[in-house]
Amino acid sequence: MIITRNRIASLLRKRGYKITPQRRAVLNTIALSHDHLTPAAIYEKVHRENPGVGLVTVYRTLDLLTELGLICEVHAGGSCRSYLMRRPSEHHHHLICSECGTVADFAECDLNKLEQKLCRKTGFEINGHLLEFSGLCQNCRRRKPEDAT
Amino acid sequence: MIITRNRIASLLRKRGYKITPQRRAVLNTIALSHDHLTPAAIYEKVHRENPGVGLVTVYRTLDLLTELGLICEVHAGGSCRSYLMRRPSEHHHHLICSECGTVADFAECDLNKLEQKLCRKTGFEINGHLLEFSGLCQNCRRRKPEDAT
DNA sequence: CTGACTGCAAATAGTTTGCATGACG
DNA sequence: CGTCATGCAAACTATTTGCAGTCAG
Repeated sequence: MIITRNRIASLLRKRGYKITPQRRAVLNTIALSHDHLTPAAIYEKVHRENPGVGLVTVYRTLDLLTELGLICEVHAGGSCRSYLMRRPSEHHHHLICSECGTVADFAECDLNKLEQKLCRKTGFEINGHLLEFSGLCQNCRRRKPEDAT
Repeated sequence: MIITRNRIASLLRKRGYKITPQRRAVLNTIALSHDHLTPAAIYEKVHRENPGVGLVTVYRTLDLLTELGLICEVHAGGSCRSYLMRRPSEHHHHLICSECGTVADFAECDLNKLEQKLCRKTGFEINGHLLEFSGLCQNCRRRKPEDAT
């Protein structure tokens, strides 16, 4: 866990939010997973260990954590709204098979120059980006060998 | 309209799909808009001119057209599932303000090299990508002048 | 203590499915 | 004509909201 608990705790406190076991649990679950998790998946994991946590709380906590910038929303393939710990050191992106949903990760992305250019051009302050490739994975390519046009 | 109707018609026919006024209408609407449209927006537009078209048909047609590769799904900001005519010549991406939702477009994206590299590495056949930056637009920057950390 | 947080249940929004009718080819 | 497509209504799923009780600070 790269972002320390103390840091998180003080961030919450600073904004007037309380630190509750539920919030800890949600954050912990996301932090321990190196993958995206949908709200439902997070709920399931959290709930398994802390049966007292409801789905609603998961949603609310996700909103909160997103607002604080601790986690970020990811649009993985068909299912929108997955969440991921914000962990710049492990920045990565996805390649998603549109046929079977397989996801491959990759880390390379060289968008800084573009980012800077856009900042200058548009006046936006850019905090993040979402980059996703979609296509067919090896298996599905074989199975679906290019329609003749 | 860059992709000709005839081409589309023959594509549909080739796959055994019928060409119905509803499908024409949906496709037309998307083709004429240079922006993303949510299913609801498409329905609204289509329905205004062709009151005989139901929302369900819009959904079904969107699935069909996506499958045929004529349109593509876009994940714009919070609202998932917007659709866009597939028009490589007008390829563009978005910069979305996380505060107010303002969207700025940009066309620059130099992902071909990365794309090729990933193809080689992963064996995927890449058909498209999604690139989105998020941040604060000028107005919101002014209004929310950087929290002290 | 007090206000913020939680869980439940109900409300809402978005999307899909079943089925009888209608239209393309 | 047969088959696929449509429209309606109902079913589902995902998410949000209202409210009374609970808990962190």
